Amino acid sequence: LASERRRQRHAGTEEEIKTLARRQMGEQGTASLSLRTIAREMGVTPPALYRYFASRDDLITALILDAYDDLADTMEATRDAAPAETDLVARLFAACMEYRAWALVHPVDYQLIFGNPIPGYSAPSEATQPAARRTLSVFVGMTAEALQRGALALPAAYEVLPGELEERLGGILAGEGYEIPAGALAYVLAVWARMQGLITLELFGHLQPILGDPDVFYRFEIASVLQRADGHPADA
Amino acid sequence: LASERRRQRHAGTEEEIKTLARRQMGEQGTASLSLRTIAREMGVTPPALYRYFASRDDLITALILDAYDDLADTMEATRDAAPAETDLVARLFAACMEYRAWALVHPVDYQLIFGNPIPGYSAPSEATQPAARRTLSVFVGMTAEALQRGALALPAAYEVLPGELEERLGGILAGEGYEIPAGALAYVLAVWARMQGLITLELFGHLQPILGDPDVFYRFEIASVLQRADGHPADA
DNA sequence: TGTACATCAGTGAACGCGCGTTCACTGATGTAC
DNA sequence: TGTACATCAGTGAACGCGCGTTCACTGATGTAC
Repeated sequence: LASERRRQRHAGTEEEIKTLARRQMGEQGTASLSLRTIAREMGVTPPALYRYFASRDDLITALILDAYDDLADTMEATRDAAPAETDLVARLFAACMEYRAWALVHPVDYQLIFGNPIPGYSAPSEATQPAARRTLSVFVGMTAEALQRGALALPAAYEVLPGELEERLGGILAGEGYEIPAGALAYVLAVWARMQGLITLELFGHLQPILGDPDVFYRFEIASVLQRADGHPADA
Repeated sequence: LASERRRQRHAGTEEEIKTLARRQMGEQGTASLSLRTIAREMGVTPPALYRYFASRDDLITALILDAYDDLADTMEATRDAAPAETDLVARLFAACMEYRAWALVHPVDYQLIFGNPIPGYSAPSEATQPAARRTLSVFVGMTAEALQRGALALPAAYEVLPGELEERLGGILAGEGYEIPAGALAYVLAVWARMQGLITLELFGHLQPILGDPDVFYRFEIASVLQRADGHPADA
C-alpha cells in the first residue's frame, strides 16, 4: 500500500527530528533546543518541521515521554530477561546496575526525566505520571517477589515505620494492588533514592574528583543495600 | 572616607544584580538568565551592568560560587552552633536536616551546584572544587568525631571495602589529613548520596505523587542511616 | 493505463521579538592642593 | 573653601545574531474510477 509507505516515511522523519533534538541537547544542555538548528541540520526550512510537531513544546513533550518509556522498557526487559530459576536478589541487583547503565548511555533522557525543568516549558503531568510509575513498578514488583520467596530480608529499620508514613504508603499500595507491607515500599523508595543520588552526582561530575570512576562505589552501595536473607550482600 | 561609600554602593548594586538574577532563575529555570531583563528591572540600560560583571558568564560564575559558599557557611554554622556536650549523632542528624532545609529554601542555588549545567556555560572547576570540598568536609569531620568518640557505630557493611575502593579513598583521606578509616569516608559518601537523591527527587517533584510531603520520609531515612552505637536510630 | 482530484511535504518571505556586547559619550562623585 | 583633575556610573545608539511561528504558495505523492 502506498499510503503505508508515506506513513512510514513520516514516522522516519519524525524520528530523525527527535534524534537531532536529543543530540543537540546532549551537546548544549537540555535547555538548548532550537527548531531552526534542527531544520538546518536536516537541510530543510524551519516551517517544514511543523508538519511533524505542532510546536517546540510538543517536540519536548514527545522527547520526555520517549525517555520515560525507554527507561521503563529497559527495566522491564531486564526483569524479563532473567531465567526463571534466577536468584531473585541477583536479579534485583542486575536491575539496579541496568538503571545506572541506562542513565550513563542516555544522559539526555535521564536529565529530561530527573533534571532541571526546561525554561518556559512545563511537562503535562497527566501524561508523565503513568509513564513514571511503570519504572518504579518494576522495582516494587521484583522486591515484593524477593521478599515473599524469602530471598531478601527486609532490613530491620523498615519493619516499623512512623505512623504517618505507614498510612500514606499503605494507601498507595492498596491503590496499586501490591501485596507487600508498607515498609517494603519504603525500602524500595530508599533503594531508588540511593541510585538516584549516586547517578545524579556522577552525571554532573561531583563524584569523579573524589572517587575517580564511581562504578566500584555504585556496585558496593547497591550490594550493601540489597542484603540477602542469609545475611550476605548481593553479588558485587 | 568618600571612596569607601562609593565602594559600598558598588558592592550593593552588585548584590542587587545577583539577587535579581537568582529571582529570574527561580521563575524561569537556571538556564534563563538575561542581562537585559535584569537591567530592565533595575531601571537601567543594559551596558550599565558591565560596570559590575565583565560578561554574562562572569555573573553566572559569581552566582555559583556564592551558592557553594552559602551552603558551606550554613553547614559550618550548624556544626558550630551545637553546644559542646551535644550528642554527636544528634548533631550529625541536625546537619543532615539542615542540608535539605537549605536546598528547599535555596532551590536555585542548589540547582546551580547540583543540577544540569547551563547551556553554553562551563564552570571553572579550579574555583568550584575547593568550595565543594568545604561542605563535604563538615560531614567528614563530624562523622569522624562521632566515630572516634564511640557515639556512632560504623555499619558493618562499611568495615571492609572492595580493595580498589579502599585504596582510592585511603589516598583521598591521606591527602586531606583526616584520621578515619576509608570505610568511614565511604559511609559519609553514602549518607551524602542518600540526601542528594531524596532532595533532588523532591525538588523536581518526583516524590510528592508517591509520598505527599517527603519530609517524614527524609527524616526516617536519615535516622535509619545514622544508627547510634547503642543500636538505636538517631532522633527523628 | 490514464486521467481528475485530494492530500501531504516542503518553500520563501515575513512578523515581531529578544539577546549579549561594543563604543563614544555625558554627568556625577570623588581626590589633591 | 575653592579649583583642576581623575575616576566612576550610566546613557543611547548600534552591531549582528538567533529565535518560534504564520501564511500563501508550489510540486510531489497518493487515491478513485
